[in-house]
Amino acid sequence: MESSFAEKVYRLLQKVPAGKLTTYGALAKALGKKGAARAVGQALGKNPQLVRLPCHRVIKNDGSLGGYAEGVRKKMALLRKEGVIIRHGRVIFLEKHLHTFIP
DNA sequence: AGTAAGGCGGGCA
DNA sequence: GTGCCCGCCTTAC
Repeated sequence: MESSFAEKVYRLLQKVPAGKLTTYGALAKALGKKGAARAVGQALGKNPQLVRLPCHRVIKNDGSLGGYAEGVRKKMALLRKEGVIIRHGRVIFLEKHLHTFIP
């Protein structure tokens, strides 16, 4: 496939339903690049189609929200609306919300 | 072709 | 629990 790394990231991201979450590292790992977490963030940072890509469902591996093109504040609000519990800027029960990618 | 920057991750003080 | 450093990957100029 001539699809770039970013392209794959977008596809996986589209596969993540509302209420579910994933981490930069998890996405990278799902693509076969274990330590490409940063590359994933870079891809999402481009944010080609904010509406099509639920980038707000991607957070850090430690539970912090990470970043968001429209502002971390907005990101937190969206996640809360989807049923995600956030305390003090960190997502709790992250494992419960983590989405499993099944090829 | 080389360099720089970026929505991380993990380990250690 | 917080802060700092180093390491890894990709994209753009």
